[in-house]
Amino acid sequence: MAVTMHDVAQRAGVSIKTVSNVVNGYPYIRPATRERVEAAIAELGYRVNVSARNLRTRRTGLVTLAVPELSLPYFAQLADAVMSAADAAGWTVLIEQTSASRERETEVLSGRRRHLTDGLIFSPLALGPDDIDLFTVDFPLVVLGERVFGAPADHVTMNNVAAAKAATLHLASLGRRRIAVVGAHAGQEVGSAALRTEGYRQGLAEAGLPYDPALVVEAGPWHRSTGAEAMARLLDAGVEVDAVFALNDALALGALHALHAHRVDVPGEVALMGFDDVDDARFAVPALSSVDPGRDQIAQTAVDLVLQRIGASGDPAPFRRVVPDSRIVGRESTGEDGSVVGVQPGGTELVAADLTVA
Amino acid sequence: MAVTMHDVAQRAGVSIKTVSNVVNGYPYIRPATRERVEAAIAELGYRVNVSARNLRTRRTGLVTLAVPELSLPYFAQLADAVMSAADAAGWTVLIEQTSASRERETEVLSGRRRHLTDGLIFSPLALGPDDIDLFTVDFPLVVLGERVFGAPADHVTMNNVAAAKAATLHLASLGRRRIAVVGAHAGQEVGSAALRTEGYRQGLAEAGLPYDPALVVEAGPWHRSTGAEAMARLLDAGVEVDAVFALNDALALGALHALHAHRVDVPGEVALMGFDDVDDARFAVPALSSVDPGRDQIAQTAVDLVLQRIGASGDPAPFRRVVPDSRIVGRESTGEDGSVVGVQPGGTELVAADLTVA
DNA sequence: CAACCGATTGTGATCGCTCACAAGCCTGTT
DNA sequence: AACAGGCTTGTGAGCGATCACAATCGGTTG
Repeated sequence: MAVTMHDVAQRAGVSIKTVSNVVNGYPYIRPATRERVEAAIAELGYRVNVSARNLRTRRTGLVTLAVPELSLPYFAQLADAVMSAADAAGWTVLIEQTSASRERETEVLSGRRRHLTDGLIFSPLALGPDDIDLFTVDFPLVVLGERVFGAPADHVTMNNVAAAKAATLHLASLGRRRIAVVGAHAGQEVGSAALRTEGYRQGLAEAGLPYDPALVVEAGPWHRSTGAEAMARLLDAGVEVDAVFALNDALALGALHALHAHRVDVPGEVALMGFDDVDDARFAVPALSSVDPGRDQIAQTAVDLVLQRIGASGDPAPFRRVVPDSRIVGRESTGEDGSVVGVQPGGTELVAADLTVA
Repeated sequence: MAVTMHDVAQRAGVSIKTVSNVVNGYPYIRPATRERVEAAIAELGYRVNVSARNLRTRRTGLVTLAVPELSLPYFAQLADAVMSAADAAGWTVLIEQTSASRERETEVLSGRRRHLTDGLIFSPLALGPDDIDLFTVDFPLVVLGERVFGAPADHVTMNNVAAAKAATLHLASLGRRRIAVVGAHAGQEVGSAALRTEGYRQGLAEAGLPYDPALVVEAGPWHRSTGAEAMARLLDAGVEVDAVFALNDALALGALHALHAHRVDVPGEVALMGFDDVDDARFAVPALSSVDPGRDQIAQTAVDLVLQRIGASGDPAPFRRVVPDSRIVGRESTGEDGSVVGVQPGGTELVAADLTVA
């Protein structure tokens, strides 16, 4: 049987409560007593029983991070950043993969594992605005991404439109005139695809370039394979192109693959820009220019927000919507040297909390 | 206050124990009773309190997976595979990142989070054979990788020597005569680097090629950046080379970057082969040939082993050492088309369990 | 016909910890 | 000298579930 507080207390000649006080860093303990208890703990190799503590305190010390897939570099890196931020605050992260399926995403909000943790940082990909009712929950929730706006929860999102616009303008400023976009989702009005495509249109407009539907290429799921296919389609169609804005880096890397297969020189013939600035971008061949959406800041903010909610009592604080700064990083694929060539500022806004009232 | 079993019992007009029986699938319950209880559960929205159950049963239903970094694609994909396997068995995975630091890796074996879960699947990168005492633990442990052999624990490892030898022979079979290896760790006798380098030497020998130290390039941590640097060093030194065997895919992708920067054609002038077969390999430019070490099988086996240990009682079972089959996948970077060009069989062996006796 | 057996349900203790509360102790103040 | 008030430690009651054990209910069995 494992060592308990009772054993430690006995050995140190104090009450169980004093051991608890020592373990939990209660300040009013005579130094001599504390030392005696600590010695007993060390001698017996005592470790607090987390289950018992959780039962009593109604806290688990865990926060769930739900993402589509860890094998997508963006989410792997986001998970890394979230874990680091939580760690620094003494919390532990439980990662859930949803495979971007409606069923799994719904389960994350109400399934059997929901009660394993004290809060949820959730990046939905399958659920959308029609499912907003599912987001009315009675636990601390922070929503990430651009699928669901207006949910009664804190929300950390990207500067999508402004960043995409800036990226497009940047390509134009390099003298490109036929700028294609890869990864559009026709007919959709929400989500990253819609927002970034909108930014692209705004960018074209501001640069005084015409909007040509032939330059807008669909790509359903944003994977390398779909990026490669989309790019190949564009090239095979014989459309004139001198730049490509891929709506994320996976698409961009796939597109790069297809450009290479078609013997198209990057950036000589076609300049290429991605979005997300995953680590891979820096080491692609050629190194990929991209939009850094402020991933670390997103992670840190999400952790801060969820921990604040968990720690909060009394009146519900207003829901916050936070947008980190984003940056454009120009690398070889646009004929640049890896420096930041533009910053789009983010910001924070508050939304009344009483949306939660049923 | 949350709904408890007591509330459900009252509502259904049964004892608390009967509710427990229903929740846990105990078979001897009259169907009518079961229905009444289930109805009460549904009406009240009851959910079992995991903390209370954990306290009583001394089980958490969680297993830790400790890896160096999720942002390394190999480990992200391993984590994905482990979570899927655990999920299928009704278990939940808690991921820990060690950053490959000795301190964090030691913590994984004995730190504050150890007691959060029922078992550990651990892929050490900083700890080595000298630390084997740390692996004598009193909880279910499965070791992954090639840093620590002979620990009193189950062990899933790769077919390193055989696979590296086969990869080298494969390059030779394509007519390459000056095969460099990137990622060696001089002086080390354990770990992936040593084993794969040994396989490389065996491959050279069997192909009848001379071993030339000038073709063995060091690269400390196996990242893209170090791979790129190592490759650049080799090229700048003017050593004659017509093939490169990078000891993992990250190194290979970095090397590819450097080859591109030096305007060396792949596979025309230099053929390139990696190790790990991460998703990135397939979409690199050109697509990267690699050794698939059987990642999914590793994950599934690790989960099976740790769950067996957790479920086991009584006599300790002998420790098992499992090696999945590995495969060589030839893609563009060796002038091939993406098919499997070789299989190296693995196997299982048993080690007496009484090594644990103190 | 009484003992007996398996199916079904209930009882009471307990897992290890923290919480609210209380009590003792010491200091300085009036 | 009495007392307020802050430090320091202890007491007893649960948190919500499961476990070992026991009790009940029918129907069998010898």
